[in-house]
Amino acid sequence: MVTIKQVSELAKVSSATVSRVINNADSVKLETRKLVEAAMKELGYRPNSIAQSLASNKTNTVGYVVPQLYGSFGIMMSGSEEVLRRANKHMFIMTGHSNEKDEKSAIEALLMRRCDALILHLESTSDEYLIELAKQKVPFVLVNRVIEAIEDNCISLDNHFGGYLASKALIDKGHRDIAYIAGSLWKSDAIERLQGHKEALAEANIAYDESLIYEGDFQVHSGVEGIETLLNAGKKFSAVACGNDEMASGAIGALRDAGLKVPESVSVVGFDDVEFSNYLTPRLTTIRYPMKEIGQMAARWILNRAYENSSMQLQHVLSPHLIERESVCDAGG
Amino acid sequence: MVTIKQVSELAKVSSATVSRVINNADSVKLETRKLVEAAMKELGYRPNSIAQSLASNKTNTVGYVVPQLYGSFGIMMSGSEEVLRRANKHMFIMTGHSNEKDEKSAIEALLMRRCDALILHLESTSDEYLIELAKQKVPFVLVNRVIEAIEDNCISLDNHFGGYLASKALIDKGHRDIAYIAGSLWKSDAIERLQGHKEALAEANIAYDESLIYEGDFQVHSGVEGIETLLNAGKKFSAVACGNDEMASGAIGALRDAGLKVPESVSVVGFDDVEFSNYLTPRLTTIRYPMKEIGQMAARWILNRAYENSSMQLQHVLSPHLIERESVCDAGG
DNA sequence: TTGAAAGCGCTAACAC
DNA sequence: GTGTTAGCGCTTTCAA
Repeated sequence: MVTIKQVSELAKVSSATVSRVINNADSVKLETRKLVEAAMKELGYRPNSIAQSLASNKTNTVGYVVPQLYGSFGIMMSGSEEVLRRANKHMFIMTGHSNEKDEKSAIEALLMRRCDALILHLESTSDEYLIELAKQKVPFVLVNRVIEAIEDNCISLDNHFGGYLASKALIDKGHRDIAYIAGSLWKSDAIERLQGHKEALAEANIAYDESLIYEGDFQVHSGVEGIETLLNAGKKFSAVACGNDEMASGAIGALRDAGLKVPESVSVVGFDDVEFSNYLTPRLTTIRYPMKEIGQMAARWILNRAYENSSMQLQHVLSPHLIERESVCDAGG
Repeated sequence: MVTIKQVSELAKVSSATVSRVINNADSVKLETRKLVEAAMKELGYRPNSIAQSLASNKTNTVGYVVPQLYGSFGIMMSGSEEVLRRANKHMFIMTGHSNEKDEKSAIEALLMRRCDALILHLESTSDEYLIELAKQKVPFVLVNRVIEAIEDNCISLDNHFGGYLASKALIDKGHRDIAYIAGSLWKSDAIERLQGHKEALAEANIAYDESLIYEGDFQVHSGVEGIETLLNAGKKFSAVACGNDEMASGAIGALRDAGLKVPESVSVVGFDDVEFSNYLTPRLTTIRYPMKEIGQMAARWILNRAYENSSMQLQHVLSPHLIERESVCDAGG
């Protein structure tokens, strides 16, 4: 590997000057700069960013912990990547595998690499740990989660509003007997979405009927179980709102198996708008989770806090919105 | 940030000794080690891996260029990540956005960071550039692509065999009038898959009928166009093989719109086995692209070539296999 | 506008 | 087993 020293010798200048042209310092005479650039080109010089980082004490990279490298969170990462790239920052991505040990070791590794800042998409790390982390000097933003003590570090979705929107879409079509298949109710997003549902009912003066609620676990299978349970219990409903698209997909299948047409007999709304929701039959009406926007917002936060780019407009809670497709129709067919 | 020096002072040893315990050198007396570890803990010491890399001339990280951070390639990355992580290596992921400029600048950035090796999933970079790159000292493996001149660096899928398997699955069910919706035929994988199709026909003594072939572009819409075109031309066929799942999904929709039942009237096979193929109605029978395995293999290659771990079994061309679901049935219903 | 030189935090001989 | 010391390739004062 050719070094700055070799370049400086070829160009007959000091290595400090070479460094200056590398970093586009203004104070280099055009003539000198040309000389140096020629030398760099001739030698095929490539600055060693490891050495740059060590000397300058900044890496120009932000660490990103994601639960998995596949799945819909990729969109969020790409949102971040897009805005960081525009600012000439790079992302060092590590996976947390939804378990505390890996999440912590990922954070640890990123700190060792002296990332300038972190974007954390965690699922198992405790609030305490993060509150502690916030006391250290490395800025980080928490994505998809809110911890009140460090609220400013959090970027999240308004799940309550999303739940409200989903049920309201049904109500607006005249539905009044609405079943609800919830996600795991020990998870805050599942709870909030359900509360949104209740709010929509209340607003429309529809009595809340607990027996129309089924607690699933966000997996496809619990969607089918939900429908089967409700049907076996003899419940009447013309629509079902689901805590996410996976369960909605299960619900649609179960409804079809039970001889009920979607949406003519029963309307179905999902939540998240993951890729396959557009491939279901019927194409799923759902609530769009603004993945990309959240990723972008996280990156903006970083640019703002860690790289003092104050031109960034920040927003901590993002709103979902309704995507109307084919799985909902007027009550009564 | 606390440094090795501070630790060494607290522990009353030299920084060399601290370095030895960090790196688990055997030659440290247990007693000394304890002392050092206590000091590290007390100070909350975290080794600076930037400095480690500079001094040792290795980063323990492999650069990974992926077309996008979302979509099915995530599975491939996670395959690589899994095996690298087990070897205590990290991945620095960058995106190429399927265009030459970004791909090259991603590679460049990874080289500047002195990655020990690279895994390249490229879509636009020329063979020449890569052949040139191979002459430099940084080992890299090309994923999903084969360049004869540097064949050893390539890990790819046997697309021909996949195409063969897909059509054979149809033939085995008694189909003889088989339409084919191909991907963009300037892409090698599309060509190879089509050739596999032809081979299956030949093997079964079915005359190849060019008019049963439609050239799509790997997008959903070209699947529907393919079916419409074939139907409008009055073609008869009891089955359709598609160059990928997206087109298969389009085809199924178009068939349904035309009043044809899948699979009773027309069977459909896809290719890739992407996530949504399992959510289609009917669930798609398809050829499984071994994403994860390819990613794992790439990582093994790296471990073998860049980190001299010779225990790795290498394989350059991986085989797809048939996933039987619900979109194919016997000819004649 | 440029050069000299002191680090950045660590590793790796080499010596003891 | 442990310490000394010279770098690793760059940035960044400080002078000139």
